[in-house]
Amino acid sequence: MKRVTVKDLAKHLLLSTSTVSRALLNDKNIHWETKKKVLQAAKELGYRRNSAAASLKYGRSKNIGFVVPEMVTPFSSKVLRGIQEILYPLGYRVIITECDEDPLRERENLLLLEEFNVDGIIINLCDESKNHDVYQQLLDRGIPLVFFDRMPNDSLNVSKVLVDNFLYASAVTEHLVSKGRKRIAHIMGPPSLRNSQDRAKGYKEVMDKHGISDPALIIEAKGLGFEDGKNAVKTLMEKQIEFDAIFAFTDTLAIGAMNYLLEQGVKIPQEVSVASFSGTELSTMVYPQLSSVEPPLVQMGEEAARLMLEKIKNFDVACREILLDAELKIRSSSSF
Amino acid sequence: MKRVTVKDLAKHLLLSTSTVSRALLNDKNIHWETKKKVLQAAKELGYRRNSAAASLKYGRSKNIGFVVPEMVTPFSSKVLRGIQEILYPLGYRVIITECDEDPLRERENLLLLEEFNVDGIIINLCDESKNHDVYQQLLDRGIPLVFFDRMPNDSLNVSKVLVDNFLYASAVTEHLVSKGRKRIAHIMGPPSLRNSQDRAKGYKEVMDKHGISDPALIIEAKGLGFEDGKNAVKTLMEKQIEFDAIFAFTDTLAIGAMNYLLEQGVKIPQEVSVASFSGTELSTMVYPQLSSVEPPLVQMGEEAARLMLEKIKNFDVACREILLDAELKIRSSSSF
DNA sequence: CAAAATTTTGGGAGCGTTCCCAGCGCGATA
DNA sequence: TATCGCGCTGGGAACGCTCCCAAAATTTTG
Repeated sequence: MKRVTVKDLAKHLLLSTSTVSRALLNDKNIHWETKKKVLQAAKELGYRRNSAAASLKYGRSKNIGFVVPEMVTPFSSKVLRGIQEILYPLGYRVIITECDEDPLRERENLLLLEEFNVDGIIINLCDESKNHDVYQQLLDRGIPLVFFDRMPNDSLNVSKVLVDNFLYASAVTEHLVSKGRKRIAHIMGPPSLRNSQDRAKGYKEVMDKHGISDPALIIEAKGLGFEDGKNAVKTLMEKQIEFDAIFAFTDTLAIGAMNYLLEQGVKIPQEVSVASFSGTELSTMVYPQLSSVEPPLVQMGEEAARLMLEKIKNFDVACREILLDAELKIRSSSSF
Repeated sequence: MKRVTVKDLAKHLLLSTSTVSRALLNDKNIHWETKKKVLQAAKELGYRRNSAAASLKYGRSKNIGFVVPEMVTPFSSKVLRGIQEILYPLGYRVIITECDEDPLRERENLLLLEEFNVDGIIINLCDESKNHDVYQQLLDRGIPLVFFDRMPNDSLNVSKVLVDNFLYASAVTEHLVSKGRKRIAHIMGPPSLRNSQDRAKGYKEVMDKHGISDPALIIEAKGLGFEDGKNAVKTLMEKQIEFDAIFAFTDTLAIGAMNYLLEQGVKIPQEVSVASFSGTELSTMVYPQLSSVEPPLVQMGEEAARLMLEKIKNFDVACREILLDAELKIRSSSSF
């Protein structure tokens, strides 16, 4: 019933706790035979280290916090994969918290993670201008932060992993234009995210360049859900704004939009082409498959994890910003 | 830079650590004014409790482990929501681990969680016959387990939350039959899951009842991914097995199947109806929207969390098995 | 006003690890 | 033989917190 402790092992083997501990920690100052015996006994008695005690003593917990807006979409899950890929083998654990796009909840989660003694936090924030005091507080306490995908709006002493939103948004728009589309609507994300603004900027520049801009074509989604995408298109149609293509902030929005269009009997891509940004598996699961800019999510996680390890090793190492290449995947929703 | 501890607070306020601790823990044996002062100072100095130390002393960690095959699909995410809904307000944290449908990884995760001192583990297993020794070991150590959705094949002293697979599988099949379908194919899940078998049984019974059974119509998916669904249908078509409906083990499989059919120019639902089990948001995101048996996932999580709390309070309380009602959502993929 | 009851505070052990410091045995060197 | 170095082991403090026990301060009772 009770947990087996180092002390129990020591008593059982007639050794001191120090020696047992040394064996368990793979210390070199121990006879190989003793070590073998200890490991053997540990296995037999089912010893499991009490990481609370270890982390108390050691000062570090080997826990990394992961703070994301949501885990319902595969986006964060993929990033998490990458993170675990790197951190798992090194004995780190990842504690995941969702904030449901609510800055207040994000705040709570961050504080919880601090209490939890995490060695660092990898975060995709939900509002670029909120919670800066907490970020700073964590940094002041020596807890490194690594941001991915979405960035805080002013300069914090943190490392970052991101893709060039402007660049790829331009590319998507350019692609739609190249297919002969002129009335390209943009379902924009919340303005509290730089990503939204940057993607909108990329879109706008290309539209301007071709002289086909029209403010009426830009519609701001109320949120980031499937329904929000639906509603956005619905609004466009109700306002009788003509369009022959849609570029959506995320694939979830795009898919919502597509769904509404198909319900209305609109043909995709013949009548309306659709494309999005930050595509995930979802893009390939819908029909027609959705064209999208796909950031290398797993790699994003890996890089974030590596940056974190750097920071854990030495908190004062210079911050780095890693810009990843994304891929514009052209699928049936925009090619005909 | 350094963390503020109880001792620091005590020194600062000229009080004893006991008193400070009492204030922080909302103990009744303390003057309200002192308490106020302590809380005030704690806030000012930015005190955060060291949960490692607390859990070491207290013996409990207020951590619950969550072990699932994957988090890429919204299935587990929804359940997690329910769990957090209940546990969050009570000061519990949830540690999430994915095993990627790999029993070995599940094993590692379980052991990791034990080391982590979790007060209990809520689990959706990935192979009903593996890892029983670990389950038992955890139970022996007084760590309660609560299973949801997928169950271990023999009797462990655990609580469970599930839906009636047989019943609802029958219902789906019956629904397809009622639409005049006679060649209903079943994309079955891995036989290492009772769910697969039960759903297949439900399907089979209805098919038998109507005298339209044909073993050729049952195809076992290689895995549980989108591609596996595609491949299953591909195989069926390559084998020239005629079918006018598909009942798939999960929505991911169904969506893969739909995708392949649509690619082949098959009309859904006119030529082939599609329906699935354990549907999530995904079912409504595809076009045509997918008919599916939808278990109340959030509620499933809530019930699991409640069962867990019961067990944490008293490990020896009788185990309970909660059977939830699901809902057969008929959508366009099977109605015309 | 003393004694008892009650409220409020302080001292300090102990949770399970890790790790520094010291000690032991033993062979090599002087 | 005395000294040193080396490999290994044991003792015990410390991490930050909680909680038992006892002491002090305060109020109530006879």
